[in-house]
Amino acid sequence: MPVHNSEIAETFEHLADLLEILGANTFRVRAYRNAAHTIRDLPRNAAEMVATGEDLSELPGVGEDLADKIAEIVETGKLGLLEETIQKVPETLTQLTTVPGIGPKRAKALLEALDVRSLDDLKEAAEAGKIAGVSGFGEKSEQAILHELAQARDVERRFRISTAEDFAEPFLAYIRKHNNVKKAIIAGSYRRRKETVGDIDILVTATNGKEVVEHFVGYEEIDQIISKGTTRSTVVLRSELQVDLRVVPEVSYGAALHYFTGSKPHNIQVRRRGVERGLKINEYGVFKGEERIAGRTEEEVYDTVGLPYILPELRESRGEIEAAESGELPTLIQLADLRGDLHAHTNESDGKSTLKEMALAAKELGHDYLAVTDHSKNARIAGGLDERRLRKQMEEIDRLNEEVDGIQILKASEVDILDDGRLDHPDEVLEDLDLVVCSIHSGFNLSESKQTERVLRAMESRYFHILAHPTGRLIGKRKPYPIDLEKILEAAKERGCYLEINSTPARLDLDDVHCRMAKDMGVKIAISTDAHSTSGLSNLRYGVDQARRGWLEPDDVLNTRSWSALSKLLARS
DNA sequence: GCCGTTTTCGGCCCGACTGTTTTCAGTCG
Repeated sequence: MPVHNSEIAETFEHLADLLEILGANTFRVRAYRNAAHTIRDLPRNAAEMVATGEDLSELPGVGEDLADKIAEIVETGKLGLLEETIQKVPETLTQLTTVPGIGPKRAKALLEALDVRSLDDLKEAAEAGKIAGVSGFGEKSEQAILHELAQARDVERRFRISTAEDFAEPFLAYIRKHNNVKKAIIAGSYRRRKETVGDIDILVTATNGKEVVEHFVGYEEIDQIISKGTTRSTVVLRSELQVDLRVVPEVSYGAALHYFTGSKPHNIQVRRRGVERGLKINEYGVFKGEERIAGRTEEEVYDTVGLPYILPELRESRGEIEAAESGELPTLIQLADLRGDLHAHTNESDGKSTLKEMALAAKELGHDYLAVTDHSKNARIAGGLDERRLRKQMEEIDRLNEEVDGIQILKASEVDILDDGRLDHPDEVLEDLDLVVCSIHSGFNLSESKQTERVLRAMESRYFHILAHPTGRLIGKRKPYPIDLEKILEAAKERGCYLEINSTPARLDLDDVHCRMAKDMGVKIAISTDAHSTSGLSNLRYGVDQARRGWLEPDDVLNTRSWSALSKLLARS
């Protein structure tokens, strides 16, 4: 059973959590977390690197010791040090640190004073009134713990970016109404356009922080006020979305925006460059001794550490600092670069809108072309089209293209990849289509090797153009099915096939890391909506966000091209 | 445990808020 990067990362994270509780050197703990971050985002399979004898200590944050530990995990499926550590501290003790207000120190204190080993133990102790007696805790702490436990709030809950937008944008508009507020912007992972966000970070510039905080906590959607000071505050909305506010003076805007946008590892890298140059960088500015030398804009902050401006989507500590230093930052794709949409449904299968409605809506968005890709017959629940109905739709598209100017409708299909890797339409139909989008809608529980083989076989068809939603995941609902994307990408490169970023906010499939992998391997990507109604066509921006996080440039994306240029690229021998 | 144009030891990003404390540790972002 091959070990995945995420498993190695989780092993290190788990060990870091336990070591932290044991009071280990914080820098040692951080080293495990840094390595976990590196491995998690690695655009290669660490297990394969071990197998081929590559030197993992070349990786950032991975030295001799951790390289050996990675090899141990890959070869044995476990880590001896983690097993030993679990002997010293209950494995479930880390559950306690998921309760807001309880960190590693207090978790350990509770273990030692009351033998609290799990969330259940914690609840019992709190209800029995034993917590308040523990040194460092008091009446308020006990009440706070009881309150948190009663909330049963899923602390790990993350919101899809589109959902977060629905709650965050009205709140931001409310904040802007206060006449003391000059600038107000949402920073954090939201600004980095991450596919999910854990909370919302709002940055405000104002002369009187206290007034702004008062206004902030007066928002009608607030369920709970966690903290409230003169420059910062944290609340939880009724939607369970946590929102942090930070108020800084105007001269600190750039430094605060940089600090508050993150990511944390990116910030640490930037600050370290500051330290190397004798500078201190915090949310108020860049300081040389007592003197503020920069901080009004983010550009200024980067400039003081010898870097050009780095776009928020790139700030994940995935090599962007090094790329910036050597002048090799990508020119990221923008929504306006896209000239059409290559995946959309009509009411002929499971869409809501008619062919003509979809065509007119795409034209309205400024598209030059729209591929109509209704399902094939295997997708019965989705009302998939058999050959006869598809032929009929193709004729309708011909008629529509005569009738409507300013948009070209492409004859296409989203063809099921059957369990054995065959495509769900005969070649005689496929050869008459402008575009063939292929995807998996059944048999999610095949083994990784079988699933991979299935797609590789499908790609042998000369009519196979684009692999849609390549991992089948639904964010927060369904994990990706096991599939070896590195092999798929190799085959795609070899055979002239392409992969999709599905822009549906619940999918965003490929994800950012695999987009980057595709780019590095020279496989171009289609950014498509998979719209099932006219309104779904405007989801393209979420796909663009994901593409930008994957470092994609206009040339890396299929549908930045005119249809005549794109059709040449699609022609296979 | 990592790392190096202040290198093989001695550093390692930085500050606000809370609660339990009498000056600060713990937590969080």
